[in-house]
Amino acid sequence: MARLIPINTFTWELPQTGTMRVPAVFYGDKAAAKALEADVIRQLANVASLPGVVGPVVALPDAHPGFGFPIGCVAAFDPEAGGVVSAGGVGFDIACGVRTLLTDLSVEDVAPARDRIADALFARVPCGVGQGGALRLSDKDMDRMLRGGGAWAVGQGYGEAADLTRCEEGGTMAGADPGQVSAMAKDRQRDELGSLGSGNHYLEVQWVEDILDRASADAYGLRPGQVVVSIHCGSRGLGHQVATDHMAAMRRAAPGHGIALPDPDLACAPIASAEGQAYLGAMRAAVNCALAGRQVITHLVREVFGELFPGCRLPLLFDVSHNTCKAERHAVSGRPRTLYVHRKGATRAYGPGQADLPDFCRNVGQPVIIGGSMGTASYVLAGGARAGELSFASACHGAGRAMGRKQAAKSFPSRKVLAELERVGVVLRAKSFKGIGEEAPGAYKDIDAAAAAAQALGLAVKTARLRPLACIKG
DNA sequence: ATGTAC
Repeated sequence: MARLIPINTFTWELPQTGTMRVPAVFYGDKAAAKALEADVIRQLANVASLPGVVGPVVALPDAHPGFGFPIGCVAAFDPEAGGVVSAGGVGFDIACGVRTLLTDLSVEDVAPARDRIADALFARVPCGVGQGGALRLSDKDMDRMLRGGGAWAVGQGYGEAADLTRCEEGGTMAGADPGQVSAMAKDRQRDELGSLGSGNHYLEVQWVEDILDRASADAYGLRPGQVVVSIHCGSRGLGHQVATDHMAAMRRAAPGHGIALPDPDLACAPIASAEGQAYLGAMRAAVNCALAGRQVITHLVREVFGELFPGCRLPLLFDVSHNTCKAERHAVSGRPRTLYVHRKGATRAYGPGQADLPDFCRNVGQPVIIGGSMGTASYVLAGGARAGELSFASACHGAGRAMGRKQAAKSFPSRKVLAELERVGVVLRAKSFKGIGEEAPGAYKDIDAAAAAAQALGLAVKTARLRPLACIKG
């Protein structure tokens, strides 16, 4: 088994050996490096062996084993060097992500009402496995939604035009091809749009416990004691089915492309190939599905807050996706190139001065939202000055699981987790009782350490630390 | 993550 070599306090290299075409790197503190699962190291070596990979393959502080690729992984491929796109490199929950809404309410106003708020949100926002969503789409509307994403949702009356400037891609991922999304994928989504889902997805009412960087906090409109609302969800059944369908197609086509897969879960296809283009068109449609879904939920949250706090406005701070593949310009050996950057459990973290950022954050870097587990802290950070050179402009996305769901359910009985949340003053409403144990804070790695490592490396600057008041889960 | 399982 290959081993990590310490480079500096927060950088660990997996040197290029065997079939690896490039080295891999892990960014994190010593405790995280020691705790890094052998499976992650094996998966990094596999990813670094794929055709057209541009080094290094990056594992972020919250990395843990995933399907083929680790979660918390960034891998870039050069289409002009035989580079590939991999469905496993994006993951099953395509464009799973987080958006944070601001309020003009303070924690003192909201804390006493948190039970009422939690009940109202739980009643209004559909969540849970297989739960129907807020609307049902015809075939025509389905294709329009898959092409238009957040912009489509705003056009349907869910949210406001200003929301779109606060989303990556302006709320619409270009290049979506609904024709590459199977009938089964569309069927699974038919009445699921605007639902939260289950697992680690949540809707959380939070407050700003601490401002850690004045410049970015001012640019983002964050202040101490302020109440915010974060929505964490993805592309539901549609994204899952897109991943399933195209993984199978890529696996079948791999031998024809002369690709020997180190692991069948790494199924991939050359970017220019029919299978590669088909997946990219379908994946982009799934990104739009996730953006539309978060936009619909945003509208529902605003309705609830408008009823409980008349006159209250909830402008969108920003929306980030954690599971994507995007064509971006990056310097390779000093030369700008277009690379297909896979981020799986990783957030884009464009730093200060990046030309394609919206006005409000161009000077300080884009908001990087790191979602915690229920009952623990979350962070807003700003894209860092060194992210471009170190991590293809990426930062970590959360705490990262420390153990699988089965082990978590065994280690943390739901009853005890509920009691502990009550003790720290967090109201929880969950569809699945069993899920509470699986999602116990103890099943996750240390989010403070992940944020600190990201800051120490210059991947991102900590803007604000958030604490939960109420959490809605599937 | 997921109509929790080819």
